[in-house]
Parts: sequence; structure tokens; C-alpha cells
Amino acid sequence: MPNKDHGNKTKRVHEPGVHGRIWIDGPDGVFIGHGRVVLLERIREHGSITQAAKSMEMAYRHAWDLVDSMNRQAVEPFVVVATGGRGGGGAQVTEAGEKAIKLFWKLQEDFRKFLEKEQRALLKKYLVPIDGKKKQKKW
Amino acid sequence: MPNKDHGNKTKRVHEPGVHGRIWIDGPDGVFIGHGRVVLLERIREHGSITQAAKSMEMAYRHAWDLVDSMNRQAVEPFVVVATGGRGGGGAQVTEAGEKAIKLFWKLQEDFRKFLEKEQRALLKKYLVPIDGKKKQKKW
DNA sequence: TTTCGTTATTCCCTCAGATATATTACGCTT
DNA sequence: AAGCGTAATATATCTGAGGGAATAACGAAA
Repeated sequence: MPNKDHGNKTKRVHEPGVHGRIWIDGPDGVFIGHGRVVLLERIREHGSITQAAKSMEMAYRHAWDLVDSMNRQAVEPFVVVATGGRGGGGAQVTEAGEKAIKLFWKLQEDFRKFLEKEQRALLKKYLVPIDGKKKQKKW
Repeated sequence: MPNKDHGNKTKRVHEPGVHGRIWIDGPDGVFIGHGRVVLLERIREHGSITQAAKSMEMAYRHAWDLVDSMNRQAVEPFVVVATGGRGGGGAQVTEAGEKAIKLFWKLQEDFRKFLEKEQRALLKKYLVPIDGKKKQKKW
């Protein structure tokens, strides 16, 4: 499987500059993060954990663990599941889950702005390459 | 090796809340990050890569790779090394390296403030546990 | 020229995280 | 009651990052 470029699997080499990750921890470690939120959106889109996982080339086992982790840490579950029944069952994102999605993307957007600000500060103080080549950075 | 708790090796479980990591990428991937800056400080303190690595229980191989990565990406090296000679040689942090250290800690401090701000915003909008027990979070 | 402790380099091992595979449980629909 | 596709769960496998150990290169000092 050559050169997949979704999710955060492949070794991504960022552009030179300030980068970071941000997430929310709960009582039991990671609670809400980028991958989890994307997973929630995929579940909303596909109506099942299986299809959601497949759509982002994530192992079902991993997806299930993430959903379980979020549901155990949240007071109100983010995802409700049905086993058996027509189509074998399925999964739905709850209102609480939707709020978590919105909350995280808001946080992410703030973070993006923060990084941009720091990046500008960096550019002002130190000479960072603008032209293509891997050019000077003066420290 | 039971329960080491230095560096960032052991699985650290954070307190509930907003967390993150931040770093600076160069032309060849990660350039300056927390571990690298701590390593620089240890090199300054001990005068050798070997001792610096030992002091933070990092494999020499890994420490050397980090130093090499920084030196290759920086216009002026962050560390100058001497092989052989009295005492076998040693390593010294350059002025450029010192500037990088200062720069990163400044960035880190800004980031800490950002996280605190977001944490406060989170607390204002949603009820997050204050009393000890793993109590309610209302979403 | 011998000594010494460090840098530099190579090879193999370990371990955690994720993946892959397989099996069972489930319950609506027909 | 049989079929179906999913959830749920257990087990085995893969993989990549880092660690450990071993060795060579180095060069000033004695």
C-alpha cells in the first residue's frame, strides 16, 4: 500500500516553522483529540464504526477502543451503538458527541491562530527561509 | 528498570484538561523541541554528549542523532565537538545553541499561557471536576 | 608511544502501538 | 428459523522507534 496520505499515519514532514498538537485529557488519559474527532465525524457520516474505520483506513479494533474510551470518560456517551438488527446494527453520534466535535474544532482553530502568531514572531526576530531552497536560518 | 520517571519515557497520564506539545521544524523535519533543548542544556552542563545523555538516561546513540540533526539543519552549529585529546574530547554549546534554547523556552512559555487561557475558557463553558474524585463533566 | 575517555558508527534486541485475523453475540427482517 | 452485517472480543502478527552493547577512530598529555 504505497503512499497513503490520510489520517496521521505516514511520516509527515512539516514545512519549516512552528508546529504543535493539542488535545483534551480526561480522568483516564486522552479524551478528545484530532483523530478521535475525525472518527466521530466519520461515524456520523457512515452510521457504523466498521465503515467509519474503513473510510479512514483505521483498524476496527482501534476505532472501537477510541469510541469506548470516549464513552467511558464522558458523562453522556458520544456514540450510541446497536448490535444486531437490520443491517447488523450501527452507531450514532449523540448530541453530546456533536458538542465535543464543535468544541474541539474551536480549540483547534484557536491553536492554529496561536501558531501563526508565534510563526510571525519567529520570522521577525530571525531570518527564516522564504525563497524555495532550504536556505539560511540565522540564529 | 522499574518505574523511571524522568524525560518523557514513561506513560504520563495528564490531569484532565487542555494539553499539547509544540516544536519547530526545519528543512529536514523536527529541528527544535523539548527533548532537544533539554539535551543542549545538559551538554552545556556536563561538557560532553556522553555525560549529558547519561544524566537524562538517554542512549548515547539517540543523543548523538539529535545533536547531528540540529547541527545539520542549523546554519551555525548548536554544538561543537572534539574527538580525542585530553579526556577524550568533549562537546560545547555554541552561542547559536544558546539562542535556540532561549527561543524555545520563550515559545514554550507562550504556549503554556495559551493552554491556560483555553483551559479557563473550557471551565467557563462546561463543568469540569474540581473536587478530587473523577467527577462529572457536563457536555 | 602508551594511555585514556570521548566521539563516531554498526548491529541486534526490546517493547509498545497498531494492525490483521478469527470467532462469537446480537436482533431485526424475511 | 434462517440470513445478514454489524458490534464485541480474543489472539496473533507486524512495524518502527528507541535502547544496549560492542568496536573503531581520535588526539592531547604523560
